[in-house]
Amino acid sequence: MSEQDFDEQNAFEAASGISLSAQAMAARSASDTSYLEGLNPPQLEAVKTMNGPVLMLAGAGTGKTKALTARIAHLVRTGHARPNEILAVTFTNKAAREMKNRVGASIGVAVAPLPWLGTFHSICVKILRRHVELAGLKPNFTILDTDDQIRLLKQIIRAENIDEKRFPPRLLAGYIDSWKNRALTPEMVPSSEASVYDRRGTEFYALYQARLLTLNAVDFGDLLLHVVRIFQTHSDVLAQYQRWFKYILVDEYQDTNVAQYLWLRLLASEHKNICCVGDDDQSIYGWRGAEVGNILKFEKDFPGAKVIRLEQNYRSTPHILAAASGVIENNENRLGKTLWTAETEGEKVRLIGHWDGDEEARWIGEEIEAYQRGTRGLDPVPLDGMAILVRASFLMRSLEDRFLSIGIPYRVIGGPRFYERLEIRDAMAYFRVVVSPDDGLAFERIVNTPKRGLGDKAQQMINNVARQNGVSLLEASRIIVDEKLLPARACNSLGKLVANFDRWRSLLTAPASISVDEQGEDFDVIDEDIKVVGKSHENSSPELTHVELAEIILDESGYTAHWKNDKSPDAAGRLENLKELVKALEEFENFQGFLEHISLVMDNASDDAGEKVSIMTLHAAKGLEFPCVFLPGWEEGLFPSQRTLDESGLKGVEEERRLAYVGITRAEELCTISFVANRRIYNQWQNALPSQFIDELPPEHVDVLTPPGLHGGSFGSAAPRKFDGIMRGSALEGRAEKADVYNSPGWKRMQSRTKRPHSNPSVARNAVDAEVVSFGLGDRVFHQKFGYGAVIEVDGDKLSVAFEKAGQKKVVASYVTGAGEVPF
DNA sequence: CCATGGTCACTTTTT
DNA sequence: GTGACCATGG
Repeated sequence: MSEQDFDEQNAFEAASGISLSAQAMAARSASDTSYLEGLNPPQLEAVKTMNGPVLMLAGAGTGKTKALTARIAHLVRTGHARPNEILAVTFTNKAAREMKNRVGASIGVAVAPLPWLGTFHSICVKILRRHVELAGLKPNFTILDTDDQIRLLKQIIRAENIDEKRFPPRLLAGYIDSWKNRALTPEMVPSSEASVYDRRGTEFYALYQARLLTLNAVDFGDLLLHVVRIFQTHSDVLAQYQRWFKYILVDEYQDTNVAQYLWLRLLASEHKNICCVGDDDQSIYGWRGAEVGNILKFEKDFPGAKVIRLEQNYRSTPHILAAASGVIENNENRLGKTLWTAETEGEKVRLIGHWDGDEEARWIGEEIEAYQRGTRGLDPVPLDGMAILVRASFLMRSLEDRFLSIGIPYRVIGGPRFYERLEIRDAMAYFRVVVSPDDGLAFERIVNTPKRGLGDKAQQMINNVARQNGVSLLEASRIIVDEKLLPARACNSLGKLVANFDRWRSLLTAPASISVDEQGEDFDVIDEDIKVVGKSHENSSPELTHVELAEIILDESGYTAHWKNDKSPDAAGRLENLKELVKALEEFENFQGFLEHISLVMDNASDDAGEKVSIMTLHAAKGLEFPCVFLPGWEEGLFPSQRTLDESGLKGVEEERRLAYVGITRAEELCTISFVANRRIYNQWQNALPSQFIDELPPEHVDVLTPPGLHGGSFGSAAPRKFDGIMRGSALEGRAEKADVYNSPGWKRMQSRTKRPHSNPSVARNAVDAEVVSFGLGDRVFHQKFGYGAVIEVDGDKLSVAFEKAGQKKVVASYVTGAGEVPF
């Protein structure tokens, strides 16, 4: 099958004319190098060094996307590669879209379809679809999202009589994900991690994988894992792709995990024309398996690599840049770059403390209105030039409340996604069962939605029959109906459902065996060919588009009626969403492509136009920029997040610091950092100290604002005095010896906090109680100062630990935390 | 079989 | 405060 594909690919090369036009274009416009205009020398070098490995270290705001797109344009224009011989991977769909647009703008959309530009995951799906059988899957496999994943794990766990309270499915999901991030199949998981999850982690991992295969499904991690495994075990397949991808470009290289790294290395080993772009200071996805190490060791992995640093910043004012540098300098593990700017003007970074979160929100609201009008001699800033970046999404609520009450239009970026909504997932479950009957998870979801009188009893029966006969839930249902294994009422109901699915499937025009994604311009030529073949099959089918079929399904299943009869206030909105879903379906040629798009690509429809302030998390803000940025919630325990500190210690602090760096560098002109003395978390008031990162801001670039008592707000007399104390203790004093981080108040606070974890019961409970269980020999532990190590002797509450970096030490048990039950 | 009410745990960050 | 989950009663 794959051979055939490549024949088609070759046939295409010869016949399609695109390659000709590309060459013609290269010849015609070889002199047209407008895309090179405005590039600075290092950027130019990054564009023109086409052969061999290149590492582009691009600091925030240094024009890396510009360089990257120019590089693609240059490769095509100079005839080094046809667009479909370039593999360009990004992490987000947004980045992929932007790059596609920008390349299109510089060399023309029509001639540069760039079929292999996309996210790691979408490209992997594309590859996997062409070699499904090598992964033991059927062509119409489904992609499970996190929700389905947890659901499935829960089933497995329940069947094995595990205490769900002590070992929640989420925890297991975390381990499995992290194994997959490292490209480890169950048998490859090192024995040192065997004790995980009641010592049955890998066992469950294997069970889970087996279940996935019978469901003909994959999860996100599998997309990469399967492809890597195929490459590793089928050198002929690998060789074909190696030959095909003459040039490889990788965006945000600092975010790659081990599996992605292996994937890239396998693909690049033939031509070795790999260009990775990244910034170690912006690595903020370590918790998700990203390995900063990948970027740090690039030169070793690709000998002879050319390293190019982009250090001129075109985004921010000198004060903002200096503030960001001042913070990030406190990290030890970095390649080191010195950002500079030709700008000279600009406002200092502003710092302000507030009494509580509501006060902070109120103040930000006022500032936004002031900026919008134009204040203190500044030009007015439009609302969509302003953004509020928070560490955790629960901080958004007080802001939203405030903005709603004073009427500031805002948009939340990265909230709950469209396809995560209940009604969308339900509807999609129907489609899934129609498209791939083996998808038991989808079937389970909608057997009784809307209510069909098929409750626990009936569902148990279906499950049992399925297991006994080794068939799908749908088939099991058929058996139950035939043999009348349930009460007549239930059988009747179930029979109707099964009949419905049969009929719907018969109405499905595109044969299920044609497994091609149908994403319009995302298509690659090979798929185009197959599509034509598919079309010829269709002619015998009755004329009925998948859109019409979708309407029929939602209608006949009673699902639409279910919401129409629902009297709850949001029912109308849900019906709207369903309409939108059907409308979105029009853009695709069949269900398959649509389902794939939904699970992989569909991001928030946040592009509702209009002048609005943006609210988002710091993570969501990476890659964006705004004239005016607010950074609230800089408090110890929140930012840096206590949880990260507990889980990852010093390494975690550094990642949080990079997050701070990302936040500050989003700002072009104006940047305001704030913190509060009292924060309400879970409806509980907690007093908070300013973040240690505030201590790290260089005072000469910071304006400390007067606490808002003077603005005429309603304050108790004690409040401003209290801020005063906090401010002096953190931002104003403490600056004497800037280099000495360890003497800064923030550091001391952190130390005392970690040494006496019980001092903060509500936060510490989880971490501490888990650790009360005494350590055993060989346990992997983390110590705040010595790092990771293994327990080699236990003497009461004293442990001898062999630390990886610091050697053997005796420590008190309460000073270390277990590193085994924590997702690494 | 289904609806209701009470309890609990929970909040990072996402392809 | 909220949402998920479970136990109870109709």
